[in-house]
Amino acid sequence: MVASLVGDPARANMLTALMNGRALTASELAQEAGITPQTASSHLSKLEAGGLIEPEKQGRHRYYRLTDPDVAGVLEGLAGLAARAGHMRVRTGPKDPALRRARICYDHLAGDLGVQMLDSMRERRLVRQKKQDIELTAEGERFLAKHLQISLDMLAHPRRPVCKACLDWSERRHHLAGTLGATMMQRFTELKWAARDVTPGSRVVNFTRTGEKNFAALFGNGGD
Amino acid sequence: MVASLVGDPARANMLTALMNGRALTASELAQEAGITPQTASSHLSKLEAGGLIEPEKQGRHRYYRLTDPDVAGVLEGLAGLAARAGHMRVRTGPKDPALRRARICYDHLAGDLGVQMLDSMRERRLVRQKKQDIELTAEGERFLAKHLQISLDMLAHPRRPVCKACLDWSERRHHLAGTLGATMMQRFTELKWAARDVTPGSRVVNFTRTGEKNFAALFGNGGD
DNA sequence: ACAACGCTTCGGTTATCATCGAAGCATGAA
DNA sequence: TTCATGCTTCGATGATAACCGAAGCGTTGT
Repeated sequence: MVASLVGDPARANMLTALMNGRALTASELAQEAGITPQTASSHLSKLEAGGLIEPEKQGRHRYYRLTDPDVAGVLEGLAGLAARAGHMRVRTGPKDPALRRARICYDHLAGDLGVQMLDSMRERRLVRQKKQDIELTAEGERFLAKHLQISLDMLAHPRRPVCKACLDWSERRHHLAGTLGATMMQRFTELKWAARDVTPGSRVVNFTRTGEKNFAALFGNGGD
Repeated sequence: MVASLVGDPARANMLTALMNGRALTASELAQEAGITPQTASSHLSKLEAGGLIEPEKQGRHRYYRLTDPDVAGVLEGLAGLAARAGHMRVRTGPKDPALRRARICYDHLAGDLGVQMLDSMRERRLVRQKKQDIELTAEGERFLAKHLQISLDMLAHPRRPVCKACLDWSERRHHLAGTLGATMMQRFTELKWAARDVTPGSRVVNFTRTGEKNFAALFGNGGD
């Protein structure tokens, strides 16, 4: 039964930690639940077998996310029922201050805006994503040429995929990496839409006023 | 946590047995779950404390129902999640053949049509129901006078409430009892809309063709 | 009044499962 | 290669809770 999976306190803590749609590593989920990694591993495999979460291997880490918005919906309903008969549990917000919004991940855009950009591109069918692999559609090709003056031959590069999904530590959701991700970030800089922070070593990306506006026009979110 | 309540197999069986909106006695729920009454009692008090079910005392029985359509919704969602990862449990339909539809409960109408009638009256604000108590509204008074030629003075009767909710064993939902319930049933008989079955001892109520049509016109269901 | 019935409460037994220590396997870095 | 890290598997321990028998309580019917 799937309800018994959610019933366990440790597993419930893990699931609520995943409720915001981000992915977390097994260790982090263990810490969220206040249990050791061994115990967490057992719980995670059960949750995966129950179809509530999906794993994604990245390096030697193992990220987990909720398989589906439906799962989040049921969990939310469950929390709603719990709310009116007793006390509900509250989730503390994240702790990072500024660079959640936009930063450099190697050479491409990460953070809130990076995730938002890929979300928007996926929703508009500019790209098609299957797990880790992202491919550019015909519409996407036209979009890039028209709005950002990026052509396909600019993207040709040996030994590096054009598109790639990258999972980063702040949003824990995918953003666009690969040659395309790097090229788009470079274009943003050239257009003076954004610039890396001046302080050495900082990975923060500052968007200009017009840059923010133009970015929103292209990849504006419909609420997230 | 509310999920742990649903997590237990015995309790899950009880809840799914209640999913159709009908109320069941503690003993029947015990049999549904395949446990003894003692164990069932423990489970039921926990479910009640969790706000998932509501009790209703009737004689020496104790009927339980889901507190809310929301509860049923969450349960349904839970079952949906379980359906795609594993096998879901199916619920066998009821076993009664004919008199589920309409029968005499003491002196008033019970069964499917009885429940449907009260539902319709409640929905049209002809009556207002608070738990067990039902009171006739002004619209209800006009409705009875116009369509069934029933006036309030016909209902006056010492030591018997005008309206009362009665829970019967086939539909396990409320139907209308009290003086009004009896008077309406009597009126149906006078109008040749319905008649008690001829076989002695039978409680079946047979509706005539025109009776069925007129009844549907007054209390037609909008899907239940 | 007494008996039958439905349900609850009280103890004690049993089983399931969460939990952690230690060892085993991967992947990435030096 | 060798080491470190992240995660999993194995085995044993422990606590939570489901379960039932027996007794108690309230209601209904005779």
